[in-house]
Amino acid sequence: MRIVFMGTPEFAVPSLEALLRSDDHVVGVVSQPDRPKGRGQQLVAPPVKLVAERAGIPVLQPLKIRTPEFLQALSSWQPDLIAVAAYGRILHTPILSLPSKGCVNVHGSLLPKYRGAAPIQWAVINGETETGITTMLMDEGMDTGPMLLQERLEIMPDDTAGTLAPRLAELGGRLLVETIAYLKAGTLTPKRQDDTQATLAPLLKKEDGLINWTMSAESLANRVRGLSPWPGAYTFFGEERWNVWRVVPSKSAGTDKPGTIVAVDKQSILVATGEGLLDLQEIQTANSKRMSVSQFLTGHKVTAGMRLGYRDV
RNA sequence: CGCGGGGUGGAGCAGCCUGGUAGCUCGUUGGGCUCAUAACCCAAAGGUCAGAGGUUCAAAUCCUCUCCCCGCAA
Repeated sequence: MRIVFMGTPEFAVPSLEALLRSDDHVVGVVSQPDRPKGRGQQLVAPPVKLVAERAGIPVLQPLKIRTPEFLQALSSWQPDLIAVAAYGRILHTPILSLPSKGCVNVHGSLLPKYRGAAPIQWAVINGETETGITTMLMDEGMDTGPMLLQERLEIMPDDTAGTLAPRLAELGGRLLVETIAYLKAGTLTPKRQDDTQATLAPLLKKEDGLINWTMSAESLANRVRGLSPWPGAYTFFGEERWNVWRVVPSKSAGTDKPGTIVAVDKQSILVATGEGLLDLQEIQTANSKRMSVSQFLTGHKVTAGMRLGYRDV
């Protein structure tokens, strides 16, 4: 079968690689354009593009996909099926209807839960203990199409979005190949999503990382995990910004105002939240690397009573 | 040339503006105290101040260039 693969970030790479190992023929890859990234604002190619080029597969990186030119290019590859994993754009009908076997999407959640751009992060943020991969036939909605295969994956207590994503990505690759095999065999019955059970996992923004200390310690801990490594949870210590990478919630009740540092010892900084205390374990200040709080404290003065979360203390 | 910060014994930092004896909190090692200790007390080791060039009687400190790291922004 002739397959066109559409995907962009690291998450999509195992899917493409799984297809490359399969019996089917990946005839072309579509990825987002190279974007300026990093400090020097250098153009950086998306991971999927790099893998495709190494495999000697033609790559398209259209700025806009709703153009006759792109549709023309796509149809010239004569795909029987388009496989999509975290491409980053919504596909419209002219594309969706192009391949005879349709467009199959690999989504990082147990649909209909967590439809949208950041399913992995939101599952962790909400403290889920399991998530998974769903393959589906795409329609014009945001992850609303009929489901094909689904497999569950446990979220470990110390998982972050960053540690969970590679496992899901691998599972996604495996499930994609299985899905295509079943589709070819014609033994798969697409299953409608129960829209009443649907939840959304919208794209995260940098501002979503700002810690709201009035939340419970438990919720904040999940948030820190879900936002790691991007966009990262952060707060303010006076004018100084702290990225917060690892925390441990404790149930101890406190009467201090949320954001107040209630205790500092050699290895930890205990902060009052809306409910319970949060023990900061790994932080990062501007200009320096992540470090354990014990390391941080050897060179910085932090004492109980100081406040976090406000620029003007 | 997107903006900005940084590189100082093993770790984290101060000192730099206003050149002139290498400092702080830890760690390490040895000793002491203690029923005991990750606690406390005493002592010691450990640094060509990222690298190169320049200014100067004198450079961690001022100037130029190079390398590496980080935050913002994307």
